[in-house]
Amino acid sequence: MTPDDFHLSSFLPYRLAVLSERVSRRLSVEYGRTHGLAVAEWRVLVHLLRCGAVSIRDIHNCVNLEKPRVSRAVSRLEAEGLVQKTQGDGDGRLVAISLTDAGRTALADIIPAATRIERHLTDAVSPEDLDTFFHVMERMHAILDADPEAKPRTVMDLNTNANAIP
Amino acid sequence: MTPDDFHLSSFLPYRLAVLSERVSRRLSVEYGRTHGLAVAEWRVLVHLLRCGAVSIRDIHNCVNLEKPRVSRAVSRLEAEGLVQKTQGDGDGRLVAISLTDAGRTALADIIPAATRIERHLTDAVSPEDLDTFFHVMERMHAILDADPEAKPRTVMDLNTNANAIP
DNA sequence: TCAATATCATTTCAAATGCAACGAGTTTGG
DNA sequence: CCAAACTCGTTGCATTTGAAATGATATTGA
Repeated sequence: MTPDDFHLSSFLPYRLAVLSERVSRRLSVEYGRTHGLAVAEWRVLVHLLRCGAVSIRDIHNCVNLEKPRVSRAVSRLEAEGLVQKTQGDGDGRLVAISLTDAGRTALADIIPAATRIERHLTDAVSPEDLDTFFHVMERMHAILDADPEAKPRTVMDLNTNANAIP
Repeated sequence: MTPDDFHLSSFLPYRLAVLSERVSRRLSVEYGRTHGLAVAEWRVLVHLLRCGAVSIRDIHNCVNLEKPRVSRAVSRLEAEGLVQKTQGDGDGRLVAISLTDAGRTALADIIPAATRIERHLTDAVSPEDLDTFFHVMERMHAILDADPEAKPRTVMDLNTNANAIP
């Protein structure tokens, strides 16, 4: 109603965007410098580590990336030998994407560094506060879930490789 | 060390990115549909409301956008008549950017809607939990402030129009 | 004073992005 | 059985993007 004292710096969406971008960038410095990866490639690799041979569509559903972006990220990863595409026996449309040994090696190198960065951030906060933090995030997701104007939430990769391609 | 049980869905940077993007998109649906604005334009407008006639550089410093992006956002806003560029009396390089009446009118329309969306999200959380939430965000910023690999934090627009162009 | 350096806004250019469309393959229903 | 409808992955295309270069103006320092 009184837009005069509307502060961008205290506006929740802005604050989220600023922190998120700062954290993401700090992380991408890590895997960018060491392995030339971008955020899309990083997410694909991590997803494959947990879910084995899966389709483009499955990755798209699990890592919050548009389908063309996944497709192109996979192409780049394949060109660098971190990932391989194989034709699944069943559905001829599906492309089974899986890690190569080089991909696993890269992850074994990056994941500890990524975890270190994450812990560096979370160690500054008490466990209770961190719990509350994630609880609040979850509540906001729930609100958006009930909002028809909001984009539906991505299926998380918590459930194991249920969509693996044989 | 044991990267086998590394979950993207429980990884802080990923979770932040997913929530942030979802919230931002929900918001941009609002000002996008009603006024054809994108996030950069929205931020510029809000900054101008508080800080009067300021330079591109100042906006860049305050709203977490790269300089070329600010420059282009201002051009679009000027083309739509929401903003005006005037040559400051002093430094000939500076361009003084300020809201037009139409710009103020647009903000008077958008800000209540934006505030409503924000409140919709925060109302689902107890005030104490919300305090903790922002406290945790601030702690993480502080950690990044001390990290030479992280991008320096943007000067917030909390301090009033100290950089106004006469 | 005036050359060297710095700052400001814009522009250039190559890469990334997202939507929509496409071709290939599969499922469905009559 | 087969045509319509659907799903999969990719690609075309227009737009956006950010880093670096540019041109214009200011400041510095010898």
